Amino acid sequence: MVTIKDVARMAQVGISTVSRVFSQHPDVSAETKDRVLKVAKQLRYRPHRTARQLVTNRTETICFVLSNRDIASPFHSKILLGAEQYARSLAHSVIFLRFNHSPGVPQEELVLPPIIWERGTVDGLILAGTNYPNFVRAVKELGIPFVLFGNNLIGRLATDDIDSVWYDNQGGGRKATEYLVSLGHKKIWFVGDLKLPWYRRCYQGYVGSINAHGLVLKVMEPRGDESLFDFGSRCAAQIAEAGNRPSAVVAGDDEIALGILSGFNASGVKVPADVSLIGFDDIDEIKYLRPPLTTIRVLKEKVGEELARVLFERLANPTARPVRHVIPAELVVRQSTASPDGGRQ
Amino acid sequence: MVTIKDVARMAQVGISTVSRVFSQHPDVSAETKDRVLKVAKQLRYRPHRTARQLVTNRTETICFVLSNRDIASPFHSKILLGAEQYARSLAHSVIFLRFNHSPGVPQEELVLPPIIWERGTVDGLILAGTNYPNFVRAVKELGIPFVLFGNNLIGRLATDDIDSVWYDNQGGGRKATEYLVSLGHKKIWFVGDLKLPWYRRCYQGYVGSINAHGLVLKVMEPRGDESLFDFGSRCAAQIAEAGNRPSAVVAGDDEIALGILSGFNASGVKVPADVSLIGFDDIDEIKYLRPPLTTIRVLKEKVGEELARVLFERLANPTARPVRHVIPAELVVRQSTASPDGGRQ
DNA sequence: CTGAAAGCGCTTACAG
DNA sequence: CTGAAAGCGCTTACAG
Repeated sequence: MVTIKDVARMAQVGISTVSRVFSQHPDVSAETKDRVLKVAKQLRYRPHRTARQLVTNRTETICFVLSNRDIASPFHSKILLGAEQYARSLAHSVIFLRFNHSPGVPQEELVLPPIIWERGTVDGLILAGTNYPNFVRAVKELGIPFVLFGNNLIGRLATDDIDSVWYDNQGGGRKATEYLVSLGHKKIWFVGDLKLPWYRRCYQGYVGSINAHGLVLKVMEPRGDESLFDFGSRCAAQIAEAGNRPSAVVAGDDEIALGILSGFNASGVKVPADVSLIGFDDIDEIKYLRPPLTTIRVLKEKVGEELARVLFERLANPTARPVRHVIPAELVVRQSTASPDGGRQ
Repeated sequence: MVTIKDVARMAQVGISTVSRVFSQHPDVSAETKDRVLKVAKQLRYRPHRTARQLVTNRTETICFVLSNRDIASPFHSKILLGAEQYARSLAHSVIFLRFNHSPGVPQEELVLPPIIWERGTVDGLILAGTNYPNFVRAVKELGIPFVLFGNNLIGRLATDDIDSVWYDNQGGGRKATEYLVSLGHKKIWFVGDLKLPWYRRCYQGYVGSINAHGLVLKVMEPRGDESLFDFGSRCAAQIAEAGNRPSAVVAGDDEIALGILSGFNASGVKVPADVSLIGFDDIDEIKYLRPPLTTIRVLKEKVGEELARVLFERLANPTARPVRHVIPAELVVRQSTASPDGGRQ
């Protein structure tokens, strides 16, 4: 194992000089630098990162924490990709860590993973996935810089004294509803789980738009622990049988919309001829459907990038005021929406 | 910043003792251990990982390298999840790193990312994504333990002296074809890009099965740089117009199958009534299609788990013979396949 | 521009 | 069972 000492000896310089050469320090003569580099190459010297980290007290590594997601989530893997890309552009690495915690455990009793709890592992954290206040508070208590992906936070937690990045759930719900109204729809229902904050915010957007136009609210909620897809299918079946059927449905997310579409198909309800349908997220699955689903697009890579950007700003400026960054959600019109008279728009 | 020294002083022991307590060393009296632990807690002592790493020369971290994949790949993110899960069960962390390299760059000129090139960053590597021989050789040259995800390797490289994990492309192609034959199909075409090894292996399975049953081979290949989906659509259109239409199609992967299905829909060809269709990979998108696609399932999380397992075995036993682990691919029958007479099977 | 020396926070023989 | 000491491979004032 060749170290800085070996290079120094062979190049006939002190180890400080070798160190300066490798850390791009300007105060090294071109001549010396050349010689050191040549010797280093010849010796196949490779700097030891751990040793550097111990002195500088910087790991140049951040940790992407995915909380409480056991299954592969394409949504969150795109957030990870965005974060990794940004971190890499700043010569930082990303440790990917899954961490499950239940909301019921008191904050003091929460056993944090070593990567977070030990010092000198990472410079900061991105908290993604579904997080609960006990965990977020425990992290805050540690004093390690972090940024929270806000949308999937469940529970009561003041977020004004922490850095957070959100996509605009409420604005998305509003845009979806406004678009349906603009097509001429008067009876627009909402399908989602109001117990979960991200659906609730989307619902608030829906409510705002419905009220602004003097229309009537109607929401369908899940029962028991049915899957999102089954929830959607069941709602579709009910809607198909309903006497005063809506002409349009806003689904809380694309998975629910997938279930609704499947349920409508099974019941012979045509989308969009009989009922218009609009989803939320823009997951890849919905592009290949017939009809391709109109939805609210969340720029997932952008969310990841912003999470990383906010974290690095925090690292650069520990005393700055906490920020709350909201990324707009945009309408993507495909073919599951039409005017209520049946004419495609 | 409280260190081991502070704990030692306050607990009135030497730092060795504190170290032993935290590294679960057995030779510490229960009494001393209690006292140290109490003091540590009181002082909110958190061990410094970097310092430990410098001495032990172990980072307890592995790196998941995703080569040449710019877009979010659900396939590879599941492999990452499997690897992370296994690593975590062994108290190791996973650094996620994307690395793009072109096959044309000579091995010596390849600039490796610092995480790989520097010492003391990770104990070993998982090479996933699309890799080329120059990169794999450069990594091998470094002497860092690694395991290669074999299927997406492109180019000439002897893999018998390196650890690798594969899923059974060829067996999958064979199973798909055998199943169609068992349904009574006589005219079965293959759609895929034979320039890429993973399609080629699948094709070889197809060929084996076709030949064994004395049937006739027919393959359709992409032209130019059309996307997989467009490639599939185009082939479907051609098949729809063909005089002697096949009764079944084996697609090189699900994305191509998605295109084929879309093309058939556009041309009025019914699946499976007119033509049976079978894909490869079992990506999430195909479950919600009508008809849901019969496919060859690749257990992606399992691939990730095996990659990690093989790597950890290498770390534990550096001199063992290289292994080549192949994971079977299994048939998943859904509704895009039927007997050629049109009756669902 | 350069080098000797101190020090980062641990682990680990070694001696007791 | 316990502690003093050496050492892991670097960086960084400090002095020249």
